[in-house]
Amino acid sequence: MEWKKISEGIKIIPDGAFDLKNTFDCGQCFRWNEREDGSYEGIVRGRYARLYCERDGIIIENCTEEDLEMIWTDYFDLGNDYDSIRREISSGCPELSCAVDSIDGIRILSQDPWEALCSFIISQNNNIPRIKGIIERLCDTFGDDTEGGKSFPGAEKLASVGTEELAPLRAGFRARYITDAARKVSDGRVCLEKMYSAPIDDCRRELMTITGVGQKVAECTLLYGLHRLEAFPVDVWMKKALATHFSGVSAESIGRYAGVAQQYIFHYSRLLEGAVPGRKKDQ
DNA sequence: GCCCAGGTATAAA
DNA sequence: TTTATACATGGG
Repeated sequence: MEWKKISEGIKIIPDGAFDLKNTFDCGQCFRWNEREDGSYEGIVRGRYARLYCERDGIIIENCTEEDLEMIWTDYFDLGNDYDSIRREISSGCPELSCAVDSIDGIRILSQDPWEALCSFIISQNNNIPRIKGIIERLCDTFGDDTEGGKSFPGAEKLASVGTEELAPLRAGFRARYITDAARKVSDGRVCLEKMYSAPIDDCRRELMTITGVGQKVAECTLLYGLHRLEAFPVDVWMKKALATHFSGVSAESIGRYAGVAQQYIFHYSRLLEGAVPGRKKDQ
């Protein structure tokens, strides 16, 4: 990965494609918003950020060399070459080539574990626009003020608030799940920090002790919040319709990048359903 | 109005 | 053990 300091901030030129829109709008995160000028704004680690695309790279505004090292290298997984990961998935599992080729420049973000857990609890039986709305109200109501908006409220904060007080979020039946997660994470019954490296099956079990966290939310937390790219075994992300479409896909064939493969499948299925703009596959 | 959404808890078979 | 249903809410 190359980068250079410019007057606006820092310009990064990653190894392999990096498309901001595809990365932020593929359903892995809920707090990045596109502005009219095509730039994206969001809040990461309690700090406002704005970025935009240029021909050969991506500009991170007001970014210092230290920010790049301490935040963005991890957050955007800049040490990984996602073109190479794509090739590995496609060659290990040719059945997935159509899905892998259906979108370009997605990177798996390394989000805050608690934010990912909480966000994907909210995501269950819900649609993306409404998920974003609930999360926005959650931050507006309980987050701390930052320069460009509100931070994502910590588990401690939400544990100290009752389920009753979550009513303004209009999260429905998920409100008590948020409370249970907040309590277990803040008092240590669930330790997210150790899940960066603990055996992944132990992590799964521990996450699923939270009410409202099943297989799917656990895998999403591990993939997006703890950057466990090997998360998401096939049987979790394959819906019935997809299972017939990708009948040749097995857990072994996608191996250590199952989570990344899943992201391509998710996009591909939305493409077939017309939920995202793009070329629809010919019959 | 109707269907459904990046699921899960709970009850019933 | 597997299968059915309720769940809160609102986007399309």
